[in-house]
Amino acid sequence: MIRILLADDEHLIRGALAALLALEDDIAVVAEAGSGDEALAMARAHRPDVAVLDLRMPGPDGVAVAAELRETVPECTAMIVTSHAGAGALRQALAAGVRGFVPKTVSARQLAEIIRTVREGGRYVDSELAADAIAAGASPLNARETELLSLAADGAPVAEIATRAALSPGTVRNYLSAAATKLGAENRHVAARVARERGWL
Amino acid sequence: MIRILLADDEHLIRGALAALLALEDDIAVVAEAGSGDEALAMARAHRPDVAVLDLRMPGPDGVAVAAELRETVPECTAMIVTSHAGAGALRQALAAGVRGFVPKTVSARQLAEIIRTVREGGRYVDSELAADAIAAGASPLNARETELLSLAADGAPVAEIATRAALSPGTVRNYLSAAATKLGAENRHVAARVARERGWL
DNA sequence: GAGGCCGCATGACATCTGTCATGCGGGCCC
DNA sequence: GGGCCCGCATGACAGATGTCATGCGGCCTC
Repeated sequence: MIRILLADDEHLIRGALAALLALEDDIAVVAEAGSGDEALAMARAHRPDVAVLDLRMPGPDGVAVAAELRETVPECTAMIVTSHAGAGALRQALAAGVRGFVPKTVSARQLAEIIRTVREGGRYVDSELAADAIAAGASPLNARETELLSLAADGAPVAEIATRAALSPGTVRNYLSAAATKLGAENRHVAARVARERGWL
Repeated sequence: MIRILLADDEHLIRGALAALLALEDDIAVVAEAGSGDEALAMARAHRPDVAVLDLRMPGPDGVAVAAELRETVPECTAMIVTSHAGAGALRQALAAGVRGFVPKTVSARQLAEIIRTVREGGRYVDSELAADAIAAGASPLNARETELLSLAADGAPVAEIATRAALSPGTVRNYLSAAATKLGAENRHVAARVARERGWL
C-alpha cells in the first residue's frame, strides 16, 4: 500500500484527487494539506511514501517543499502536479530532487500509474514539458550574468542592482549587456523575460 | 434541470467537476470542452444554460469565450472558475459580462450553489478577490496612458511603442512618464508591472 | 617567472529614457 | 467672436543605459 500526502490549495481539486486516488487498491491518501507549511507539517507527522505537491501554494511552493522534504523526511518521494508550468519550473523542480512532474491535464488513472512508478524509484516527466526544456537547452549565461539578470527582472534601475550585488554600476551594465546579447534581446528587460520563460533564472 | 457546459483543459479537474456536479439533482453536464475553441463550438451545438469556464485555456481564454458567448448564445450565462487569479482578471471578466467568478478553492457543493444563483440571474464574486479589486480601486490612468503602458509591458523600447501607436517618441515618453508618476514607479517597466497586478491594463 | 586566460572594474561615447516647458487645436461658456 | 480650459503633441535637456575598448590583478600552465 502506497501512503500519499496530497498538497494543493484548491479544495475542489484536492478533494477530487483524493476521491479518485482512493479508487486505486494500492494507494491510500493519509494526509492532505492546503499550503506549503501545512504540507511540511503533515509530512513530518505522517511520513508518507509519496508527496503529491501542487506547484503554486500559499507559503512555500511545491519545489521549496520538495527540497525541504529531502532533508527532513528523506524516505518520502516528492512529485509535482501543476496547472500551467513552463520549462523553468520543471528545471527547478528536478534540481530540487523531485521525481515526477506532471501537468493537471493527465487523467486520474495515469496519475496513479505515475505515483507507482515514482514509488518504485523511477522518474516521470511530462513529455511535452520535457521537450520544451530540451528545446530551450542549457543556459548560455554564466553565474554572474544569471544573478544580475534575476536582480534586474523586476525592472529595477542599474544603480539599485549594483548596490544589491555589491558591484560597480559599470560592471553591472557590462554583464547585463553581455546577457542581453547572448539572448538576442534588445535590452535587459526583455532579456530577463526571455531568460525566465526558458527557465534560466 | 440546469444544463451545464464545462470547459477546462485539465482533464483531471474537468472530470472531477463533472462527477461532483452530477451528484446534484438539478444539474446536468451536457457538454465538456478542453479548449476555448471547443467551448465555443460546444456552446453553439448544445446551447447550455450555464457555461463554467476555466480562465486559462488553449486558444481563447475564459473571458474571451464569455464575451463571444454573449453574442452568439445570449441565453447562456457565463461564469469563470480559475486557479490563481488576481483583481485584474476579475475586472476584465466582469466587463465581458461574466456573472460568476470563483477560485478553485471552493468546494463542489458551493460551486453547485453558485451555479444555481447565477442561473437565476444573480451574480457571485469571490469575496477575497472582490476585496482585492476594491482595494486596488479604479485606474488612475487615462485611455492613452493605459494603451501605451500595455504596449510597454513586454519591455519594448520607446521607439517601437511609438511606431505601433503611430505617435512621436516624445509623446510616448510623456504619457509613460505620467503613468509612472501616477503609479509611484521609477520607470515604465515597474509601472507596467504594478498596473498589471492591479488589473489596470 | 613568462605568458596567457578570466573575472572584475573603469572610462568614453552614442543612444535611450524621463522630465519639463511649451505649442496647437477643439470644445465650452459668456 | 473672444476668452478660457483641456487633451494631445512636440522639442530641449539632463540623467540613465548600452556598447566598446582598455586596464588591473589573480590564477593556471608551461
